[in-house]
Amino acid sequence: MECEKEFLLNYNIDDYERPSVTTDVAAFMISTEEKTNERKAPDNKLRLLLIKRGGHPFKDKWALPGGFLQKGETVEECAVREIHEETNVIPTALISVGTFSKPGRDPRGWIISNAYASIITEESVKQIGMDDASDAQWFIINFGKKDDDLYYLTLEYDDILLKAVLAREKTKFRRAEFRIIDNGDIAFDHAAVIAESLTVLRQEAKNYDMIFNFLPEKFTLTALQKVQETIMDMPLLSGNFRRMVSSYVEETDEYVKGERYRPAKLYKRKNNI
Amino acid sequence: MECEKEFLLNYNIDDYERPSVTTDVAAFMISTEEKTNERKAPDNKLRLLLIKRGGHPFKDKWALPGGFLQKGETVEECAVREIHEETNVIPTALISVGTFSKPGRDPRGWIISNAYASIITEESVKQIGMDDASDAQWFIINFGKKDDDLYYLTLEYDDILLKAVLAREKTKFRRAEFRIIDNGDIAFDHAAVIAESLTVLRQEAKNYDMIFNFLPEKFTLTALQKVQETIMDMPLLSGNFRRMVSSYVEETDEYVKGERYRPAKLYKRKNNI
DNA sequence: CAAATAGTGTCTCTAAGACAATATCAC
DNA sequence: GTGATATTGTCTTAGAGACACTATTTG
Repeated sequence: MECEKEFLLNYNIDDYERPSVTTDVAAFMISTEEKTNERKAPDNKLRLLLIKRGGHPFKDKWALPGGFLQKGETVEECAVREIHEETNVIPTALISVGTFSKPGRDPRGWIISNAYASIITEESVKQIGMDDASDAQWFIINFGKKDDDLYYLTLEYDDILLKAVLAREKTKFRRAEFRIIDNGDIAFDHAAVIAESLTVLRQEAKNYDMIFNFLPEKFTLTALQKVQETIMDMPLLSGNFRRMVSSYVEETDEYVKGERYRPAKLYKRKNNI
Repeated sequence: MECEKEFLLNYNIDDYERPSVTTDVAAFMISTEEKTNERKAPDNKLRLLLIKRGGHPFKDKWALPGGFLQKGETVEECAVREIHEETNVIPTALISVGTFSKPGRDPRGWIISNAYASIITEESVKQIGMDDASDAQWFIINFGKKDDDLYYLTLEYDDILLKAVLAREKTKFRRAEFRIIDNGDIAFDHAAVIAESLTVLRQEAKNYDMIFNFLPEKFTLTALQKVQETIMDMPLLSGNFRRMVSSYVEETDEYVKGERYRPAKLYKRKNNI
């Protein structure tokens, strides 16, 4: 009987209705903010790229960049292509987040999405330049669990403030997933996709292997530590952080000069690990 | 321009060619083998469910169970449905492995697959009963890296022996993926899907959270340890293993009687963790 | 000098690996 | 008793967190 089923599937493949397949990409960047105090080092912010939708559904709402899978490309290639189309930049990292396929998640019809988190360096974004009037903007992202066990996601750019509320629930098979309580005017189910993406990003950051993608080839250990602190949203002790990443980096003989304080040595990522 | 693009996509969605979407499921089970020595405890084997294909392509080759996503279900539900159709059993765990979308991976056309690893208890398989003549069989799986840095996958059932060879390669974005060198007569790209699934399974097993799914509600710590050892393909020291899992389990007041040696206490999984 | 960041060393505690020792059954 | 598994305890070591201390710059 299984043979029959397979046989039929093989030869009547075009008779079956097929879903549209998209990728949604949470592109993260860490920005260096303006100094508030001339003597202090600048602050860092984790930022997420959102696109203002030009058409229905969710017209004028903000959404993750993404688009339909094209024939001849992998879903990873599709994700990179979408980010490149929006930003003119190739991301330095691409991390699989998961498949979103719940019926009804997209009012346009049967559409399943492969979600990815990606990383873009501040350096490359600055080279392109940010247009304040563009429909693509880098929102400051804040995300975490509060005392009420709910997760609060805020995305901030200029005077735009999006605030979503989510619950983390155990589904079948003891897997946890985010359920949107308030989408905070974020399009589709993207509040959940963003929450899941940042959760994956934070999980990966624990291995230190991925944080280098936020920085240029040469960097100071303090800058690297700030990346880690900004992603994880927690302070770290510099002595411990340096010990932890020591096996991942190698020294260069260059220094960052011109600051008010002791020059910092520049490091490179070690490849053979 | 982006607005226009989105707009067009919204309203001409049916004009775009869409891929077929399938799930492939690597269903794992741990079997208790016949005692070779009357005084020794029985051996355990990790087994994987394969289906002999009844039609082209890959007719008469062995493949992972799987099938096309149907409207109104999630990809997870599709995976569970496919396993249930093949085995008449609902798995106790379902773990996402990734999306396989490389063009040409399926000779039938543009087909992308969501791969899952799933776990089925030996108990439930025995209740259904295994038919030796069926086109669905549980193969003993062996997988690991040899000295030549290549990965060897062998699947064994009765006098059927499938031997695949794979390389683990860094792709773009520093991700590692398996490349099939010799598919060993396994259908499609399933040798790579199986390798990736077992890699994910072993990674997950390190957290102890998932290994309970191989056993019934009540189990001995020795049985649990054997599950871990069988998945990871390495011996463990019982004292250390017991310490490690102690926070995940709680005692019952029942014992396993009737063996030749000291009765073992039965444990239950602790839920509130 | 002060004030900031850059970088090093050390103490402690815990978790994990190795392994010894004891307990309890059937025969 | 023997021979197997079941269970507990202890020694050691590696790694991570906390924190003190030194170094180097500009003004």
